[in-house]
Amino acid sequence: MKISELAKAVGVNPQTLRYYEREGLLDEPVRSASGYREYDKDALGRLLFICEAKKIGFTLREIRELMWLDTDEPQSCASVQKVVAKKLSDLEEKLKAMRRMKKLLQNLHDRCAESSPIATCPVLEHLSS
Amino acid sequence: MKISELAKAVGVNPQTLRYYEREGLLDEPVRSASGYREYDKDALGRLLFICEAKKIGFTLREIRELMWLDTDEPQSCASVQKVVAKKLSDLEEKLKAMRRMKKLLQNLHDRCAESSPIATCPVLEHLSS
DNA sequence: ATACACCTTACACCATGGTATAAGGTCAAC
DNA sequence: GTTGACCTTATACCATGGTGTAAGGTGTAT
Repeated sequence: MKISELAKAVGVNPQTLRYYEREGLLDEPVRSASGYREYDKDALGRLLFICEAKKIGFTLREIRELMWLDTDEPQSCASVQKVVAKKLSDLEEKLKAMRRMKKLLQNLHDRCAESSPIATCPVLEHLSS
Repeated sequence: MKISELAKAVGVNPQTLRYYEREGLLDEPVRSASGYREYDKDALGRLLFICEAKKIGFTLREIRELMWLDTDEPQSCASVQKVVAKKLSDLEEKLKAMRRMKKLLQNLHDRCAESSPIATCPVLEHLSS
């Protein structure tokens, strides 16, 4: 796979892949005789992981931390667990905040359906309670 | 409340509050005789909302859209509902992604506990499945 | 009245996560 | 063999979401 094919496969800019490579999120792939990057399925897997992790709000730094868990040899299993546990608790906290916000927005949405005038449909009323 | 008090109350930099004001997320507060900003409880409510919304990954632009729903008079109730419904569906999608990631990380965490060598505890194995 | 902690504006600077552009090489089709 | 679509590197630029600094005013305590 050439860079544009891989990029298209996940819906990002080819430049972005080069950027991720510079930032250490993607391995340097093998090169063709003419110097073109040649990606394999593994690279696609990693890239999909990056996209997924970005969607849920991890920073590139955090994603790098997670991705290199299985390749940084000198790490102990305990340290791996520590990193993952930390990310899990971050995630759980964010999930809670999102559930709160979802409730609030649903409430707002429902009440807005009841009453015609906007004035009686405030966001902030929900907040202060 | 002066700017530093409000900022401290929610744990942000006073500069950030001025920035939010410039960006239209906070109303211009009343000023004391000497020109100091004087915030009321309402400002605290709005600011708390901003912080909460930021936590779940809304951009400042999105937050502004949500916050001004109740103050932009000429908006119809239908248009309010439209904006809120959109934010809700964004939120729902993000929640799904987060649940997927949570599962993945839990899986990784559990398997890591079983096997000592890191080599058998890969992030990517979970991904490709 | 002077020190100190705060306030004001304005402007510069920063990190993050890219995107665009320039200058050049490659490759497949016609 | 030349056109067009790709590739390469390097460098510049951008938006977002702030933070820091300078130059000056305010308010209170001693």
